[in-house]
Amino acid sequence: MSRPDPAEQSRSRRERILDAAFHAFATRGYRDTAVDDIAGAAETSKGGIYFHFPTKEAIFRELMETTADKLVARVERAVALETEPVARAEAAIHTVLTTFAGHRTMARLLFLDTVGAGRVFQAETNALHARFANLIQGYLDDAVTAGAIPPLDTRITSIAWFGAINEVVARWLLADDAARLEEAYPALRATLLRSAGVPESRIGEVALPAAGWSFPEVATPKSGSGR
Amino acid sequence: MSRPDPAEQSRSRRERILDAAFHAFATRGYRDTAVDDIAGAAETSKGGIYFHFPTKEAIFRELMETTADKLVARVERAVALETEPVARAEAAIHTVLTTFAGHRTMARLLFLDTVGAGRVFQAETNALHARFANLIQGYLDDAVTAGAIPPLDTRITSIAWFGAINEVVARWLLADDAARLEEAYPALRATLLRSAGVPESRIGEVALPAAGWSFPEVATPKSGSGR
Amino acid sequence: MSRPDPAEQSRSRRERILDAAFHAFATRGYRDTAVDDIAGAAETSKGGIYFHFPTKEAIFRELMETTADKLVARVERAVALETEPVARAEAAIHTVLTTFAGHRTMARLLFLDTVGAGRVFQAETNALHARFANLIQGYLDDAVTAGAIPPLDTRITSIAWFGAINEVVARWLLADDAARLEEAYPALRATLLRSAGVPESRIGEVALPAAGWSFPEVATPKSGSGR
Amino acid sequence: MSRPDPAEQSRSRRERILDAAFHAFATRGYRDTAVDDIAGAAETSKGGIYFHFPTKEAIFRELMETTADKLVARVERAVALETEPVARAEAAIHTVLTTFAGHRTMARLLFLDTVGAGRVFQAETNALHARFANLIQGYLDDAVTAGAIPPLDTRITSIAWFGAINEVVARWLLADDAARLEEAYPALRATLLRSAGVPESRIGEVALPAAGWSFPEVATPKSGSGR
DNA sequence: AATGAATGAGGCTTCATTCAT
DNA sequence: GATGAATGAAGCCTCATTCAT
Repeated sequence: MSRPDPAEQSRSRRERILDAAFHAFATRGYRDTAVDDIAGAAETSKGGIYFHFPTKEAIFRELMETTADKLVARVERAVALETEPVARAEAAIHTVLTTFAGHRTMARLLFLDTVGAGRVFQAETNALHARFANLIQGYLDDAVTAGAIPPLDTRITSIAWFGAINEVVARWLLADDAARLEEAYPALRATLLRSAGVPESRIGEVALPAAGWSFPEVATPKSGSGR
Repeated sequence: MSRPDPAEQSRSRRERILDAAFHAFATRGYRDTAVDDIAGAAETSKGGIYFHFPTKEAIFRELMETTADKLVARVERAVALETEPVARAEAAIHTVLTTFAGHRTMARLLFLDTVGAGRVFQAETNALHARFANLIQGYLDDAVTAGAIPPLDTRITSIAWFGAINEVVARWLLADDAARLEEAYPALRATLLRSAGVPESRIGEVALPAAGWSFPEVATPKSGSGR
Repeated sequence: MSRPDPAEQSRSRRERILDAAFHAFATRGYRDTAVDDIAGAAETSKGGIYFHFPTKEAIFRELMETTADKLVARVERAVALETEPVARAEAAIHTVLTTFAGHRTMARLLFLDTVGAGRVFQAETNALHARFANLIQGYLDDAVTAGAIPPLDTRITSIAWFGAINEVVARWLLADDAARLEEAYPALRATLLRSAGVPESRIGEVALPAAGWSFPEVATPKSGSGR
Repeated sequence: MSRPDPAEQSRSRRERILDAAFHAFATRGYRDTAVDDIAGAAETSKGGIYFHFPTKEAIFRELMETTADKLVARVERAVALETEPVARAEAAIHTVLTTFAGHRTMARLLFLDTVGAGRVFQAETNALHARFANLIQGYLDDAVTAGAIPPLDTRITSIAWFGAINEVVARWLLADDAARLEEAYPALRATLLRSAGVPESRIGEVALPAAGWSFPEVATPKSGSGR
């Protein structure tokens, strides 16, 4: 701990709190995480937390938002690299799975605890899920327009996709043996593409994204670094 | 204070408590439901509850089990009426959706609050989801064996199915406008069947189950049995 | 502690809490009294208190009201024994002073801490003072009507009376030597009567209330008894 | 961030803090005023305050003293302009009322919150009230000596006077309609003079102080001086 | 069987004060 | 002189659980 940069110092404490909260929420859930737990994990005091955040709820909310932002941005970036509709859909699925594969806690926070947090966050949760479903629906609509898949109820289909991905991730999260999540990718991809009417011939192709796709570090709230 | 309603009287206190707890948990979530709330709704006292149940947790656990039992039984009954593999799968999907459509609270308890209850129930939740996924996987395996669908990773597919159904139900639960859940059935059915490789020709058929399928009353937690 | 009467038992706990709170508030003030203090003094637990009262504030409010009620009732009873206007006024003054003389804490609660409780109670405090001032004003108005005193601004005069009595009591409360409060009676009586224009001849009379006036026990919230 | 307003700059930080604290205490009361509130209003930081004052309590104490000093000085100045005993008493009453009429906050601080501050300040409060009562008692003693009023218990009478004035001011403070406080002067004056035995003939005279009496600006806590 | 009063651990938040920079 | 981040002791309140009656 050499002379710490003052600017870095103040930013880092806030991040450290977010980090600790993120981990705690993802591990124990919102209600079962005491502010004291967060303080302890962040090596601060309770008061220290309340200097940076007005409320326990505010921490959770911020975490939900930034985490979702990150995932959405990542998906959109990956999708933008593809032009063909089905390939774009594949990119989306792959990105989500790969991202979560590297960040169990991120996944857990986003997809397991949102409901568990209680009705306080029901609106937020709802919005979050809707956001992802809409993202998917957009891709499906594009694919329909492009004639890559037959016309179908893209709303229900997108909800089903989200649910399917969500559940695969959730079961991976809850299974302690936890085979690599990526191993589920080919089957999940095939299932989803088929469900949208993608012709079997197209599904048969080797589907892993072209090399060069890398998902190095996810840099969740400051995780990458210390701790 | 003479003998109250004999009908009420006859349903044992224990069931009244389960009833009240069921409704409360499904409405407010596990953590946000106080034992006092349950006592009030069951027209008992806190002490009365603790005479019948050792713990708040025990109530929730029993509720989860019997509720799941009911749904599984119902699905199995409906499936048994069909012989053709794809029709059996359809029956399963339809039963779940129809059952939930008539019982928002049941759905909510099973699919929204299990996680919300916190890590205490993580094992139960896991088991519950696994149970349903296995049910589905069985049908899919049968269908593969029968040659009705091509060979595929039935494990992942069944998880995906469960997730898809779950999410459709969840979003219906959280939406207050709540179009009739059954309206989602045709699109969800098509999505799922397609995802399992059911030929488009088969999907196109009018798919609603034959008349006679009725799910009159679900008679919420009618425990009485166990323990 | 022989077998305690169950009915008495339940009532007594509530009273014991009120008692303890009364004493604590009067001694340390509202803000400086912790609920734990009250619990300790009442030989209960914090939870026990919250079973009987929804809030710390509610305890204070109830105390203020019943205490004021008691004093007002006592004054009215004493006044009713007299018919002549000036004698009625004297009775009022005498009653207040005598009552407080026997119950420092009662006085302190009513007249010292009401403001101290903070703005939460400003309305209550205001109402309390107004209530007493109105009581006095009524007697003064009667006296004017009866021709016992000249016409005067009874509103300001009644406020002044209340303030004067209040201050005399307060200074007695705060003085640790605390000569007997009753000793201040003759001078205060003369001051107040004069201020209302009562003829000097009338004031000169021996002013102590007729024998028979007794203020045995004030039975503040259950004080008289134990503790 | 160049040199801010030079005028503001010149009033030392210390005074700005006292100013802000004065206003805050008078508005919200001692306990409900956070040091942060003061810092914010004084455009300083919490640390800045603790450079100038050792304690929140110290700020309040200093404020009480200087405020009282000002009022006493003002009264003494006004009284010195009169020679006739009763006129001096009138001057005192009038000064207090006029001063407060122009400075609700000053009044509130001195007369409403002192007790509210809790037992910490009980001694200070006591001393403050005693100081004013003694001031009054001095004038009354003079009047007795001069034969302007009959011999009487000047101690009790002075306490009563202070209480009466205090209450009139307090009720004016708490009433939001707040008729001009000065309107209460004639009635209060008559009440108090009568209470001291001033002959009715003297009271009847037009009593408003001669022109020239002006109390322009009270220039709230202009400490600067001691510490 | 049932009641309801009591318990006490624990939760979230506030805030006067300290201190490194 | 000043800043603002950090501390930690309280404070109020909730609630699952126990227990005498």
